[in-house]
Amino acid sequence: MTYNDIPRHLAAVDCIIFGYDIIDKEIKLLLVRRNFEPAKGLWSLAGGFVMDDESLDEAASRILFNLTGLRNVFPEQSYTFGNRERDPGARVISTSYYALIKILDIDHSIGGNKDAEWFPISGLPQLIFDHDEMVRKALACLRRQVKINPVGFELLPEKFTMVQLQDLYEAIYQRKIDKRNFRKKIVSMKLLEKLDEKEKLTSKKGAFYYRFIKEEYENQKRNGFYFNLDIGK
Amino acid sequence: MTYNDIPRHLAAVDCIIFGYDIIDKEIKLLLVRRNFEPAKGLWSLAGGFVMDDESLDEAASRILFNLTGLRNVFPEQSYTFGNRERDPGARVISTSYYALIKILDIDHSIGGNKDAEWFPISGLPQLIFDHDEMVRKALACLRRQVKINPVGFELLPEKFTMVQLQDLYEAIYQRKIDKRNFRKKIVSMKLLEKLDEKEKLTSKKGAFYYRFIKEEYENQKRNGFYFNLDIGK
DNA sequence: CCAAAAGTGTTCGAATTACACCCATGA
DNA sequence: TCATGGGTGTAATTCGAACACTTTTGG
Repeated sequence: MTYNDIPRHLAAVDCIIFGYDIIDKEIKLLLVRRNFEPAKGLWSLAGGFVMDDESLDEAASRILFNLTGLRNVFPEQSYTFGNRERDPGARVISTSYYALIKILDIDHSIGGNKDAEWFPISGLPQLIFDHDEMVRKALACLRRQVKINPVGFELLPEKFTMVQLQDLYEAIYQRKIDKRNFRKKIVSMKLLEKLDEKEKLTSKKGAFYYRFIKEEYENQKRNGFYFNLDIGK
Repeated sequence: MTYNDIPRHLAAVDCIIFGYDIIDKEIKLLLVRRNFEPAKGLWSLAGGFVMDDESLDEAASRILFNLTGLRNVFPEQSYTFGNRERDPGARVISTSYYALIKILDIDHSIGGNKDAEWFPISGLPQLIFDHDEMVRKALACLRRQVKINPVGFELLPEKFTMVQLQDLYEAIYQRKIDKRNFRKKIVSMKLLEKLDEKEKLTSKKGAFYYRFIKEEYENQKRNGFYFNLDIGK
């Protein structure tokens, strides 16, 4: 047996790019209009093929960077889709990655780009191939992750209010959460620093800003404390 | 842009085959001795390349069947490994799958096979390439799954005792569990049927056999009850 | 002064944990 | 009869869930 007789396949990476719209209080996906056949003109995830000189992870980072200009976001692998007929143009084995980004970090850079657009997950357009299943699986990953890792903060600005944080979790879980219980739990983690500054756009009283203390999280992790934000019903 | 200029890659599947040794009370892996270069002669996961006429899932099932003769076990995808240099022989993108099987279902068929052998996860031989990382990731998947799905029963014979079930969970979690609390929780799920028969090999008194009632599990799932066997410390 | 959003504690029930002795039987 | 492993219940605690009013301030 040698490696020569073995069939080779196109390997692709598709990125589910999650953002959180702090105004609409909705999780959104950054989609692109596909500019080549098959399915040209339809909306799709940001994707591309894996080249010879890059790993899967590197391909995912490249695709993310090309669309968003962000370099310090590291996509997480979700699942690999390998049905024979999933892409009618050719057999393509595609690995999906998801990334969490702050919408404000990039909305200027894609502002003029008519081929990229944010869509709320509850109102996605029709997607090509099996991209809708990729989205479903990535959402499941996100919901699982968000319970055991402080990834929610990657979707929010540096400074955020408790109300915004809770709105985010409600958007992810698709469920109303009790305000007092939520704040109690968050505060008990001691991972947030309350700033002196207030956000005063959405109320007259104003809401204090908080900041996620990443160093404290790393510290707790080293000491064997695990993040847990399971808001079970 | 056309699909013609794009580099194509070898796509492989590697299977982490979990078994549970009811005597040693250990989770084991079925490994094979690799019979081609590179790394010929070393132990490795059961693997193979993805052919043109099969999906990734089908490739995993085929590889599992070729080694074990089992048809009604469906491997679950774990993770895809795509570093450029992971296989020194050629660039191979490999998706790992894990499967849970009953050791007794197959130990006769691999009994004479000197190129396949069960190893306890705590005493694995050196594995080729990044197969040790595949094992780590699959174990993490298994530990996560076992909390929310009744997959443990796939590792046990049809009839098993409470002690055996508890030993299994202790082997998976690598932690001692309180006997009374464990049984209380198991019984409260109402997913087990107590049989009249006793296992009398390991004690004079004998231990009652139980059977997992799959239909009842399906029934509960339909009614919105979720399996949960989280033995948090 | 009032509308609108932020912020704050307590109580109750359920679930989890810790813990120690009796039972059945083959050798 | 005794050594061995199987089987059982209760009390203490913790954790999650439910729930309503006060505060601030810009208009």
